[in-house]
Amino acid sequence: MASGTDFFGSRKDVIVFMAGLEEVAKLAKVSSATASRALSRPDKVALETRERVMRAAEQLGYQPNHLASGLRKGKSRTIGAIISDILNPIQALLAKGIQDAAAKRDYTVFLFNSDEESNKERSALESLRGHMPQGLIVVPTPGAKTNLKLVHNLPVIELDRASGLKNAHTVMVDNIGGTTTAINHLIGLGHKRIAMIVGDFDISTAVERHQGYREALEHAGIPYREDLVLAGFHREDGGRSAAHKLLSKPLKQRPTALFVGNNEMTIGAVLATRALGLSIPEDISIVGFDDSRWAMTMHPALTVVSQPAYDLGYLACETLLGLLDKSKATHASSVRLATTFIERESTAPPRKT
Amino acid sequence: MASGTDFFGSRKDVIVFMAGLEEVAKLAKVSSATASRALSRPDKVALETRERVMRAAEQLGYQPNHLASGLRKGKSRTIGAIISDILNPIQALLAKGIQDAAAKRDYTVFLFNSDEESNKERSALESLRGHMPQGLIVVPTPGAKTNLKLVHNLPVIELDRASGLKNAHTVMVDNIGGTTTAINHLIGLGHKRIAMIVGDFDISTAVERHQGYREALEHAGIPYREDLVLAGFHREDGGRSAAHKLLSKPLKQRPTALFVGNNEMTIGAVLATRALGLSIPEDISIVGFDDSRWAMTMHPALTVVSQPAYDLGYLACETLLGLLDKSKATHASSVRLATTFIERESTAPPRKT
DNA sequence: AACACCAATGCAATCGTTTGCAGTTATATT
DNA sequence: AATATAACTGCAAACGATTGCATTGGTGTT
Repeated sequence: MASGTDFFGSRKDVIVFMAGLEEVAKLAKVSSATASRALSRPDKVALETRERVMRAAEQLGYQPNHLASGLRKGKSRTIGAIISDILNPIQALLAKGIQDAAAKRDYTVFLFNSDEESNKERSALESLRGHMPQGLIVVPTPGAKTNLKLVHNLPVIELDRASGLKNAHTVMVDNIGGTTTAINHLIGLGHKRIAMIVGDFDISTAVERHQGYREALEHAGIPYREDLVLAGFHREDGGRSAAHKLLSKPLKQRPTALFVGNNEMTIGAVLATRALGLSIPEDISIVGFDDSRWAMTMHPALTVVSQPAYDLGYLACETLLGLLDKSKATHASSVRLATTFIERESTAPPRKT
Repeated sequence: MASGTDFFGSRKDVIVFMAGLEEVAKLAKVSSATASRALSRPDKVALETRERVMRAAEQLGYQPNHLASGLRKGKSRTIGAIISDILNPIQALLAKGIQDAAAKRDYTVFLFNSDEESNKERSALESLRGHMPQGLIVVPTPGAKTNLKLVHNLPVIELDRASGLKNAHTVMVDNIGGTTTAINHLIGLGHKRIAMIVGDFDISTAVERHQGYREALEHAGIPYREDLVLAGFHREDGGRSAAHKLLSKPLKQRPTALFVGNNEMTIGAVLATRALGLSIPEDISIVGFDDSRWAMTMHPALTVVSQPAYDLGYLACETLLGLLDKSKATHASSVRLATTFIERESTAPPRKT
């Protein structure tokens, strides 16, 4: 503005140059202190000055450096999130919920995958630490109880399952309730031999779902039979071989209904069923835990217990950010969201024999 | 504070306290400068001193503060990644590839979703900027060409598709080759009326796949018919209605084979086919672009053109990090990975009439 | 007119690391 | 033995934004 061909004259330069607060201040003819205040505490600076600064900032395309302000303020405006497997649609939904909630409050999230391995979880935590996140959301692996000591001074929300750490904030679904609804549905159809494929008992969801199964049976006066409960280790293969074993029993002992503890195992179980030439639901009724695109569109469409995964992630993040505001140490909170039972075509009364 | 029963209890303090380099230095009886060198440029410091420092660091659980070192060095050791939709399994694979490659080189990634919306991409870029990422990997939306100006000074890799920006580094698959293989397969089976459901032409993958389709037909001497090419807008619904329209034609004009431009639209197309009571592959052969869990396990299993999505993401990240090392401005590189044609059960010769 | 008060601004220290420079020794060279 | 050379180490200044404190000048009160 002074001369015709001033330093920033050619326009492009203005853009290429990464303007800092100092430059903005110079252009607005104030100190960097005032420039800072003009942008982040408007009430502390005269209206006219503020506008001058804002115009300068705009003009230079100023963007505050979060590293610098984070360092100075001790607040990075980032949080960490460790999910177990981004390839699992449920977990992807969790991640999305987390990110959306964070974005709404202007936080940025560092997302990691643990792949269900404790040591990956550990190294994720190590990477994370240095970036000074203000909080952490984690879908804990079995090793979380020790791993989380690495970040003991950080507010943590446990998502989807509990590590067993006392004093932890948790956001989970009502696994027991969801499961009993499913089992009751099967019982209501007349099933007596209801099998279950469970996950690992070192993951809380598996034990809760198993407990729901057991309770529902007992409540209906149906004896719990160990031979009808097989481990599927959370993965497709496990589900397949467990189902294969279950469905290869002689007809009189073969279960007429099957409840499967998560989505991956359910895929395996369905595939095993098809491979054995059994038809769903005529020969065997199947209910899975977790809904998915696949469950909706497979034939016959699968009856499932559905989790509000997006909401779960969103809520976990909101809870965490809420914690950060009020520095008052809120004591451990534990949120449970309800599941939804979706009846489709994979369940029917048992075949009369 | 004052009283004996201090709030933090006794022992915990040692741990709760976030040790900085200063403390480490003090404990090792050296200056913080030496401590810093001992940890990050071991050759610059005497063996004995170094060990003393490392022991001190270990003992205090020292973790360098990336905000501070990033600020000082001008290198944050982070990169940004914007994918279009984390819920799409292909994109989730991209994300995973990116993260794994980044982790291997000790970079951390800020992951964002654009949901295919240009303005979300824009705000992701705005959030990102302040965190001083050293590079960016982006699955560009149609608005990327302008949005990316926000970060013009940042090395950028365009992944999966090209924004049209010249001088851009791109990592994509051979869409044309993948498509022609698929179409040739159908032609080889004897199909003449081959339809295609395409995406939006403002996304480069859609135009390339369409081009591949067209070229393959021409090469075989089959005339290109506009009425056999419908837009599906990349989503399930679009695929469903396009397929519905195509398959409702009178038998003589109805296509005997259908090529669908991406995974989402393929789901819609298959559902529409089922709804019309047509059977695959007897009434209609279908080939989809993108493999997925769903495509593998649906019945009949879907024949697809499969992309190496994980490798794509991994490679994009390696390329980016490579760029960062050699500050020499490498000129635009363009990598194309091959697709794989997977023949399953959804294609067969056309029905004799 | 004298005083208190408040709004607006700038100065300079600070956050935790890194690094150029200079100072101190010990080792090698002639 | 004198000096060049190298190996360590510490001092202090950065990086960019924020903020306690001091300064200035204006307004209001009595």
